[in-house]
Amino acid sequence: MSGKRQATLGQVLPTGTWSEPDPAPEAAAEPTPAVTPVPADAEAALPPADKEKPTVPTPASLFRRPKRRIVESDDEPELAQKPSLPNPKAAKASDDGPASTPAPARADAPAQGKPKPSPKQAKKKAAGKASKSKSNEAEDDSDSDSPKGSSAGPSSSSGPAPAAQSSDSGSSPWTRGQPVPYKTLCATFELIQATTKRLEIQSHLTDLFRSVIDLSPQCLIECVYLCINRIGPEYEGKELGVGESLLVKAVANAMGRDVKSIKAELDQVGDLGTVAQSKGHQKTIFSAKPLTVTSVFAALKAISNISGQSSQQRKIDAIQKLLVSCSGSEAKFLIRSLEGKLRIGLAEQTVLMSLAHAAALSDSKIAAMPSEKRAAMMAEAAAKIKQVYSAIPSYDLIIPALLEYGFQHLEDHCHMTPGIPLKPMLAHPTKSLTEVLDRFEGMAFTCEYKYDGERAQIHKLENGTVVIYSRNSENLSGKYPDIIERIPNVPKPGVKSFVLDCEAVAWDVKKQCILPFQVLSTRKRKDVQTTDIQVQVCIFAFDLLFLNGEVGTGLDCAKPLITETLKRRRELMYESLNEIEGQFQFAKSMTSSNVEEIQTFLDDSVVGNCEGLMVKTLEKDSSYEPSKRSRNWLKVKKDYVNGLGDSLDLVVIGGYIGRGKRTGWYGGYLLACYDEDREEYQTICKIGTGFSEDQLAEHAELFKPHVIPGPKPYYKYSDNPNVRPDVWFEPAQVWEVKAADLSISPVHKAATGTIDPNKGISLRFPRFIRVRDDKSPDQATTAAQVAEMYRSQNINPIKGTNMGAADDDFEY
DNA sequence: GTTATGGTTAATC
DNA sequence: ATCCGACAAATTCGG
DNA sequence: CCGAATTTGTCGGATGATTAACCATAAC
Repeated sequence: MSGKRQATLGQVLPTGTWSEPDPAPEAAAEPTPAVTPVPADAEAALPPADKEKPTVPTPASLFRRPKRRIVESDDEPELAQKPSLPNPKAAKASDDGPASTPAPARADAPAQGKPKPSPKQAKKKAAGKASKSKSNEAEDDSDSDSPKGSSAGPSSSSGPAPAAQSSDSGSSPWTRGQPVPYKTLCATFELIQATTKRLEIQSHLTDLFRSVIDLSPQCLIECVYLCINRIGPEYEGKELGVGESLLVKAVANAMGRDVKSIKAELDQVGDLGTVAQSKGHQKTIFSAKPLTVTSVFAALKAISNISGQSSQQRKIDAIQKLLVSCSGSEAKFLIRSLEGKLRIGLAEQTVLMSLAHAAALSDSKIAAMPSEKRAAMMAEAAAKIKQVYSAIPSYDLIIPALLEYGFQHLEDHCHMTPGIPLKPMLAHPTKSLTEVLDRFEGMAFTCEYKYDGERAQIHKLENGTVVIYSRNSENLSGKYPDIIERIPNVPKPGVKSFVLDCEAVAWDVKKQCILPFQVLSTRKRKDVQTTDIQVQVCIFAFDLLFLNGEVGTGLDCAKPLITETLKRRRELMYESLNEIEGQFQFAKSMTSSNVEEIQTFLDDSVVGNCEGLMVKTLEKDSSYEPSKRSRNWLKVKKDYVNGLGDSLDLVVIGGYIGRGKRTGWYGGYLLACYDEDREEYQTICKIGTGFSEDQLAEHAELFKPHVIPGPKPYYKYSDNPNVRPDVWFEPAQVWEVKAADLSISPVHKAATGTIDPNKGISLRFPRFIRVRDDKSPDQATTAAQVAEMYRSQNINPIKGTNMGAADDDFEY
């Protein structure tokens, strides 16, 4: 089956051009892989990671699944094994005909070359040809197991001269200096997708990057962005403006099918990319120029720039045009890129590491080192890249510097710069104060209120400019002009610039108190004028990441503080800035290791409308370097604590067909509470997290006999397409669910008429806890109880929550 | 043409 | 946001 | 003291409610 591999991959190609005479185009356009570092020296090659794993072919193929399951299924197609979901839509659509035809895109991709395809699947695959191509050398077959073992680093990285192979279709050779063929990238994606081992993924990506650095370094940035699925630095705020709905239309157009049939197939296959790939069968126009990383990236940017009248249609057209040029697995990944999720098991951290390793190995001296030394250099490169990235997380800046100066001197050219947002430090959820004490035992630590607002990283530059970034590095300056105006009043004399980590919280100016998150979220987001702000905000600062003109030290040069201890950073923050009541305050904090004191502090925070506490070490491991440990802080919320928090027993009345990892099961369910007076079930939320895979499977099975064709007359629900379930159930089971809060809902119906005349109540952060077999549906939490829970959480009367009364609450 | 309504998307948590 | 699962890394255990 | 067993930490990807912005289209 893999004939081709041998021929092409086995040999060392001259650096330069690889084109490959490969015929077999028609054959279902097999993607082929791609990049292989060719071991130049005798080192002979640690064979690059080949993912030869003996894994059984994954059927649904496209998604990695727990090994356990794979094993079980062994030779049964996994799909078959999953309880098939009743799917009205699908059923219906099925007559559309085409749906069935496209044999599910045989993605075989991941399928290992491994033989052992299950019966049915086997045929498809076989036919499809699985040329599994691996990225290793010829003999890969034999050596199979990965050497990757230890640290030596991902195997593949060994050989010095990287080489790349274009894959099959002679249509896309990769020539030095020319743009990287998109097919090459996709081939790497296929390899990555075939495994769950991170080191292996890393090594495949390293191979690709090495080749790119060697052959077409100008494409490195684009490759990196495509790998992490972005079209530029986050702070530039570029968005594709393309969602599933548009994509489905585009795919339908491109394939000459109707939207309904595409949707039906999507439900069945669980991945729109796969659906689109099956287009491969209709073979694309010859004239279409092969896509390159550069052209695809440019196209994505172009799509993001489309706006205005008929922009939707223009986007669809643009996407369709791209799709038509796709062959092999390109369509699959292109669609997934547009969806914003590659779902390959690859994301930022892995990309960063691969980049570092590739950079190291692209240095011929390093590549030639004995493996131990080489591994050490790779580790050093990794550490440097991480460090630099935590100070200035911008590929636009790092990659050019990396290419020009190499990783050793990267830090001299890339350093923290006010105006460029840092990745925020995150917190790890903690179940109890006891757990906190355990973790931080023997270390100095401090507690702060966890405010319920929006993360805000405030940069004040020397030139007076103030910029605010969100948790995801989006520029919030247009949303908070009021904050920007007040910031100049904050620094003490001598403080010229700084970067602060804060939480922006909705603030009741009259009552001088904090308002709930739901109020904050109603703030306008774009081009806000200070004069017509409806929701005032108070900033609660809790960390200082950069300071110029350090008070008291006379220091005059720009000073990044991220490597300082929290203790020091906080001292500097207190020394350098002034609080302004109701506008700019420091997060309330307390340092103690006494459990009772901390417990009291926690209780107070909740009473004060906060979510709980953040707990942070003051000295040891207290630097602000997300790359070191992005979740180095702990958070304690009352709803994490067992037995505390809002827990409800709700009835399952509907299910949603799962996607990706959950293909073949329900990905989520619709829950309702019981209204005793009206004798009806009122929706309160959907739920999609908290269950193990086993439970997911059990649930799918259990509800099978309870599926009903339509909602019961005594179900109160919204017909909003986001709420209406794919499948309805009769009331059969009660689940215990936990939530952080209750909110007024625009779509759910629980307790409608009690808190708000027209709106129901819903849950914030709902998650599945367990099945309540001891309760029948009519013993579920009642609407009255829901209403009571809602009332009891507003200790501090908030006006904003009730939209009806919202009018009276602005002004001051 | 302008306005109201509805659907989609991306952003926050 | 919460949560789960696969890996990798770190730590402890047993001889 | 080393290798095996166990625990802890990282990372990636499923999924939640809610809102403003934007666009398409219907209503006027």
